[in-house]
Amino acid sequence: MNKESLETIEKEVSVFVRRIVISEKRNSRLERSAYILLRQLSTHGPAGVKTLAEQLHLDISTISRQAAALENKQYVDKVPNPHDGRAYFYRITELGNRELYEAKQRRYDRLANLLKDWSEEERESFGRLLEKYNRTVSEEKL
Amino acid sequence: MNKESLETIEKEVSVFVRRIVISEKRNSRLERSAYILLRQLSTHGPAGVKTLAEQLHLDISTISRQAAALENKQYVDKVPNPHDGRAYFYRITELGNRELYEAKQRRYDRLANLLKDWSEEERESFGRLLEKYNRTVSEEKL
DNA sequence: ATAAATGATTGTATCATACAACTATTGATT
DNA sequence: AATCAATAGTTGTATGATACAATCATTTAT
Repeated sequence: MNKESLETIEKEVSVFVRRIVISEKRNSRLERSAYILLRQLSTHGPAGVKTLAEQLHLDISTISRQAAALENKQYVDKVPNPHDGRAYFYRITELGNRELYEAKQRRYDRLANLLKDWSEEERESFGRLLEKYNRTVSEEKL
Repeated sequence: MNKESLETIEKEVSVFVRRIVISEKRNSRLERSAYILLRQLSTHGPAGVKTLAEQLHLDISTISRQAAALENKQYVDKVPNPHDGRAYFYRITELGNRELYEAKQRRYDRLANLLKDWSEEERESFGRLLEKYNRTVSEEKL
């Protein structure tokens, strides 16, 4: 395996992640953690704290707090689980969906602007390779 | 511009960043912020708080604290600026360089493992597209 | 010489996260 | 049915990351 590619990737990934995180912070009304959680609920449907913690590789206390914050903002509803008196599902609300949608649009706009000089082939490759990386990580033992 | 690519990229970037951040947290003896700062000093040479803050798009108080923490660990030296009684340069130490090197190796190893089933072309493409993205962001007004 | 600007540090506050402790409910065992 | 063990979630506590504001000493401008 060509060590040079690895070094390039590592180096560029470091910069890339940094840039994304900074960009999200600056351009979002929705906090990073909120976006991630709302997105998860929107994509995968209602879920409890434990499940969400597993899906997002976070501690349940973290999810509990994040979900409570979102509930306060009425971005999610906390619905009792009819089969288990201890448990709840968090479900994204209409308002939550709206916030998520707007956050996404802002992200698309920014991406569109940044990638406007890329060829369609490059954009597609980028998406595909990112997807491939993410799939690889998903399949590994975390 | 094809909206679908944008959506794919946005989605995959979200997952990607999350995965990288989690992975770094789990596999590093060096904290994320420490790695970034050490890397910057290693690559660009000694610099003061203000310069580092600009380079890393962070507040000077943040850099001041991070640098002080690294100084405590003896990963960096704090050298008075001979031309300005207010200012200092932070310079990476031999120990700092060693820690950075080891952190990098760990990252290379992890990457090598994750990308072992990729073609060399894919790896190269990935690095190139990431680099291209980073360059685009660098050239934009942040 | 005085005032303004600047480099860095520190105070304070917010956000993100994890480990530990606790409570109420459920599941397993007797 | 009763008791014990496991579990879902919340809360306490602590650490790390970050930014805005305040402060101090030094440099620069007037």
